[in-house]
Amino acid sequence: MDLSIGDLSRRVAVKVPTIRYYEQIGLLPAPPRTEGRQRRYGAEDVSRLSFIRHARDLGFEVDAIRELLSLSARPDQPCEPADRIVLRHLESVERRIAQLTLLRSELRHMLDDCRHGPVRECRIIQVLADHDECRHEHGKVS
Amino acid sequence: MDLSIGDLSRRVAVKVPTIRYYEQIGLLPAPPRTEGRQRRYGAEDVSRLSFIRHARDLGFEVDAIRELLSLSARPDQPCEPADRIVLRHLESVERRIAQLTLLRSELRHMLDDCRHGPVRECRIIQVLADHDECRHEHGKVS
DNA sequence: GTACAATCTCTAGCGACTAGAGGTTCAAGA
DNA sequence: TCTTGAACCTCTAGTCGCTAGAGATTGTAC
Ligand SMILES: [Zn+2]
Ligand SMILES: [Zn+2]
Ligand SMILES: [Zn+2]
Ligand SMILES: [Zn+2]
Repeated sequence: MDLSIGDLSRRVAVKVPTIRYYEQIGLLPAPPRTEGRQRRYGAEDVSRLSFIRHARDLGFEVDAIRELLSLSARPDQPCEPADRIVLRHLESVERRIAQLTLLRSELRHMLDDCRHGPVRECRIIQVLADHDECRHEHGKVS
Repeated sequence: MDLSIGDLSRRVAVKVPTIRYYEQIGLLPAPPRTEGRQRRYGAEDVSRLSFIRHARDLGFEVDAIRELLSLSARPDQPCEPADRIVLRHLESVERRIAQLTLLRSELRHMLDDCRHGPVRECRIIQVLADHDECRHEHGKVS
């Protein structure tokens, strides 16, 4: 196993510049290089990058992934810190779903109420101009 | 009505630097200035900024808001373009909710399956290392 | 040996702000 | 009227997680 950055990229489905970026921010270790200073990767890099990619796909932030990686390197430690990271993430996903659900309802109402006449009579424009016309206390969609 | 940028900020609950930023990107018109080059705003600015703020709270992007603002300045035109903007936004909110719902389920499973032992046995770490352990084809959470 | 795809480094851009430095103006109280 | 200091000004840079390009070098297949 002696993969170029392009090989690694295809294997793990992470773009080449992203791999270099992960190295730059210290998420991936700097790999050995060829004579001509091209990067060469091994099996360990494949699994580490797969882990990172999967965690990113699941919405974890880079700092959280950093902690999860360093935890998985200490297999005898209790896993509780990892659980707490996931729980925190789950809670933020739940908050986000709640916000977006309110938002969806608000947008549906706007569309339902619109009579498709001139802008002057358009409920969408009216609601946008005045939050009091809203059904919900949708917060800011952060 | 002759409001300083701070007055406007308090009235509409938009931070002062954000107001200047909106002017810079052409979302708010450049207001008249005092002798000492401080900005002074009127009633029209209050409603325009309220509109912007409400649309941002509802998750519209700045470009969409630009279009919505220019539509609301033509009250005799048909409102259909506004409706299409809202529909597009609603659809993206719905996609996002669907993604996040899958994600939530996946995270809950991870937490449920964890036996709170050493990292070596932690389901969370195992699942992160291998997407085949996942219940769902959660896509990338963009 | 040569062509050319892939790699390299470096810088800048995305969206929608936010923070800070360093300087100027306005307005209220003495 | 003068003084103080909060609020204002402009400009630059930072946030997050990449992505895109320029321009130079290297690896590899024919
Ligand atoms: Zn309408
Ligand atoms: Zn509202
Ligand atoms: Zn665990
Ligand atoms: Zn998965």
